Parts: sequence; C-alpha cells; structure tokens
Amino acid sequence: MGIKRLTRQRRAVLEVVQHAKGYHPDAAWVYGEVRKAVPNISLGTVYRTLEALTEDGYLMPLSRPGEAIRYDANLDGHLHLTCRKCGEFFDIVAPLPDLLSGVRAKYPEFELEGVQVEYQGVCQKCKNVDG
Amino acid sequence: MGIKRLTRQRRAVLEVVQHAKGYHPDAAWVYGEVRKAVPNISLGTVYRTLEALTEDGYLMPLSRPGEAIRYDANLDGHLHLTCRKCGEFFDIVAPLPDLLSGVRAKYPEFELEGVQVEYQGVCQKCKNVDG
DNA sequence: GTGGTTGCAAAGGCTTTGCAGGCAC
DNA sequence: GTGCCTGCAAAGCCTTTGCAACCAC
Repeated sequence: MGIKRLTRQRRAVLEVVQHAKGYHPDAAWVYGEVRKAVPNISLGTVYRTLEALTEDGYLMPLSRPGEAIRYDANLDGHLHLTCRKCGEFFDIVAPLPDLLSGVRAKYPEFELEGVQVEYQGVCQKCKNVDG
Repeated sequence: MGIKRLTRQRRAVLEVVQHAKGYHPDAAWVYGEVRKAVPNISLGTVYRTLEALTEDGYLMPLSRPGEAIRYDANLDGHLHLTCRKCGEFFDIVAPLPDLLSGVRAKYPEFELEGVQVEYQGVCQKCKNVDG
C-alpha cells in the first residue's frame, strides 16, 4: 500500500538503502545499519518499509533461490552480473538492443511492461579462489 | 553433489518434473504428484532430488521474491514471460541478438557464462480480471 | 483527532538437516 | 559389502502478522 507518512524510521531506512547503491543489501543488513541511527527500530518495520518502498517504485527486489531478498536502490536501468559461486550481484552498464518490440508483436495477449537481463558467471574473486 | 544412484524415488521425481514442462512446478507440487507413484516418499527426498538434478544440469531454478522456488525442466534456451500479478511463468520463443560478446569485452575479469532474459508484465487472465 | 505506523513477539511458510535403517551397485 | 539414499521429524531461516500504543498530518 505504499508510504503515506514519512516517519523517522522510514527516513532512516530510505537513507541507508540509498547510500548502499551497488551493494544490494537484504533486510537483515539494512536492519543492522538503521539501528545505528534508530537503535530501537524493529525488524518488522524494516520489512514493512522495504515492501512499501518497493511498491512506490523506489526499490527493485532481487532474488536468488534459497537466499534472502536483496534490494536495488539504483533504478537507472543498469544491468546485473551475478556470480554463480558467491551469489553477489554486480552492477554493469552496457547498451541493450530493443528486446521488447519483437516479443510484443508475437505475444500481443500479454501486456508486456519490461524486460530484465541478468548476466551469470563467476566473479574475479571466486575465480581466483578455486580454478 | 549430484546424483550417484538412480533410485525409485529419483526416477519418479525426474519423470514428474519432465512431464511438467511448461508448468514450472515447485517442490510441494512435485511432492504431491510423486506421491501418486511412490506414496511414502518424503518431502525431504523431493527437495534433495530437485537440488541434485539442478546440480547435474537437468533443471533450472526460477525464483521470485517471497515465493517458493520453481523448476524448469525445459533447458532448450527458451525465454520466460512472468506475470506481475499472479506470478506465473510462461515459456516463449523469440530470437535473441548476441548479448554476450559486448559485455564479455567490457568486463573481462568476470568469467561470463550466460545471460538470462526475463520479460515482465500482466498475463491475459489477470488483465481480464481487473482492468 | 484520525488513521497510518511502530515495536514486540508469535506464527507462518519454505527449506535444510541429523539420524538410523535401507537399498543400489 | 559399501556408502549413497531414504523417511521421519526437528530445526533453521526468512518473512509476515496481530495487537495495543504511538505519532505524523
């Protein structure tokens, strides 16, 4: 249902998440950080705020099987590289051709809104650890 | 650690998942189906088998924030449409341009293996339900 | 003042795990 | 026979939710 009132807690969560650009934090990490500014904030409030911010379009959730939901506060249309070994998400910038119009023409009954492109592989750090 | 022995349970799970092409089932659904053939199979075994099949490359996990992991047994390189409202995954076939070489050249330190393209929007059924 | 928001704690859902017995090879 | 695999049940996450008090507007 989005955010209707800007409380101290929400201001703090927003600030933490926006300063974490490139880190893609999950709820637990945000909770830990926000507690430095608002020591008695509850984990439930963090979850509720992250959900509300997502609904309002400030955040995009990233999910990997079996892992906690991470949030991306950088909605400038960048892409992600994800490491198959450590699960980390890396932001990248790359030009994309028009992927939408072909599919839109072929599947007109589906109301196409966007497309997510996610690159997968092994990051430098994990590559160096084991072959 | 993959599959080393082909037991009755694993044969049954494999059969169920492969016959579910296009449905993208989760562990609970597979459990329900497999029980028709092997009534006393346990949910734990289903989870372990799905994990092993994934490791061996027979399945690809699909995840959406806050939902159970679904599995795709169709690894022919098709794409997915996902409905923002009901969460369903639909298989689509569409030509894709070369998305890899540009990124590979720009981020050589990352061992790029593949790219996932996921289309998002609202499916026909959900579109008809509410504007 | 009103009703959205919070903290707390309990509950919920999905998934993993320890263990003793069983079975594929 | 060996050791991988199974069923069972408990435990482990992550996340959601009910409720009374609180506070932004």
